[in-house]
Amino acid sequence: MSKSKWTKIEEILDGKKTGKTIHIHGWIYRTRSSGNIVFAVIRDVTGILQVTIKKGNLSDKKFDDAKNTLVESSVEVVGIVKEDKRAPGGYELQVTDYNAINFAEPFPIVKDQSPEFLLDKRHLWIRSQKLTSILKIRSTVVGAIHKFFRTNGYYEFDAPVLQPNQCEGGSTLFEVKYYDNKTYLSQTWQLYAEAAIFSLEKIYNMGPTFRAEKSKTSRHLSEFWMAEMEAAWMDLYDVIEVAKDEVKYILKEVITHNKQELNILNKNINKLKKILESDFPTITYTEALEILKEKENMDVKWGKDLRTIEENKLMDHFEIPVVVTHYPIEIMAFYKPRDPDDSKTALCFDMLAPEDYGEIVGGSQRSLDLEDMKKRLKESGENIENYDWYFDLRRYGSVPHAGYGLGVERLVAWICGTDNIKDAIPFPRTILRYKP
RNA sequence: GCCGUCUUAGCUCAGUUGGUGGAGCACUCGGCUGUUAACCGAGCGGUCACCGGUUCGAGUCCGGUAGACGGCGCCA
Repeated sequence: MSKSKWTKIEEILDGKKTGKTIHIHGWIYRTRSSGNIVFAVIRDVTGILQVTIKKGNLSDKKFDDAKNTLVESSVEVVGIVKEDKRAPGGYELQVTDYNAINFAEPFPIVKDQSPEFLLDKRHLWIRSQKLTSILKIRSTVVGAIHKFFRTNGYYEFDAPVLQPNQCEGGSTLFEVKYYDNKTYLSQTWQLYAEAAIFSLEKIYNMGPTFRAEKSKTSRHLSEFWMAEMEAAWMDLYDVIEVAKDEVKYILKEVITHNKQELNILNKNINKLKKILESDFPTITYTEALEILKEKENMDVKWGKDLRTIEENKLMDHFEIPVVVTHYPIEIMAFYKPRDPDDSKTALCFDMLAPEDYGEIVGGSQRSLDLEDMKKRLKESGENIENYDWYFDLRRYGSVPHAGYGLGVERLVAWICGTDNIKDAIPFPRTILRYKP
């Protein structure tokens, strides 16, 4: 690596550069001026640092430049590092040379901000400390997912994003013109994954997923990232353990690499560590209904899916993620098999996050019963001819297998404690917003 | 799709009983050699979302349209 003359701000804040003359470059975060002295706070990717520009220490023209560089101007600065209690962070740069690279126009985002305005100015708002911190954590999460699966013997396997099937209910698919035909943006990788396990056995993937739902909540996106796995020779209970291990692995990576970001977001690191050391409970749907009945006096009829309010009330009793298994077979997709010991329920699971962040993982064992799948597809009004290729997978060397999908933004939102899932992705796409 | 709240300066918001549209922030100018999203003084800044109605007179009252936000429903 070539030696750069540029110092990163974190090295200064670590006290490694005190007394030395150094070069930094970055963007103006705040400025204050007082007659013949200008205080500018400069940010780079590693942190923020106060620089002090005094008249007489550099040319009058450059002093005026320092006065005239508005917030978000880009600058190169030379100076001597001093330890000073009056400076935020305890260190400051006493400037001897100041070069404005770009004099920014008045920055539209100031002290008071509405969510709508921040979404309109998203391309500028992603520079904020808050979003920068979340994006760094998101990067750790995505990297951890790849690391987790690769170190555990999984192959990365890519499925098409343009898919012909109108599976899982056509109303929530985005239609795409495909020459003279129609295709749909992927809602799941799963059916293709089930084809690939016959050679690769253990596979994973992470990529964008599209759902044209009309949801207007703080937990839904029209385009979101899902991390999925599928494995031959595994059953429901095997993949539940994989999911728990994966979430803990991700948490551990974030705690290790993102202490500064978690602090900026006011997240309690000790609380996250406690979650890491806990065993995530596994309960059945039926047991979840019993908890709701006993502790919340909520009567949910057996067979109804848990709604948001019920998931949240259930999770009020837990500070760690909880796995809920054995949902009623009627409300589950065709590929989720009946439990042979209780035919009213399916061999499936959801992992619910605490603090109202909802379902972060959903998965199941996969049905091997061709006739049952056909029957259930017909009942839900699907054209079973579309699935003929998928049924082949049960005809040629079928094996027990299972898999799940993890919602990357839901997990990032929970770890970061954001009040809206939109802040867990750089440029959110929802039913009402597709720009910038 | 349903219910509720909202739309006034670049941003965040006040605006009383219907009677000449305001503040803070941002920006510009002036002052200040240690500020912490500084302070003091001045200035710049308006199709009151849009269309129509009532009225001598509408930001304000009535009807409609559009958009935003929140909740419900939906949610492989």
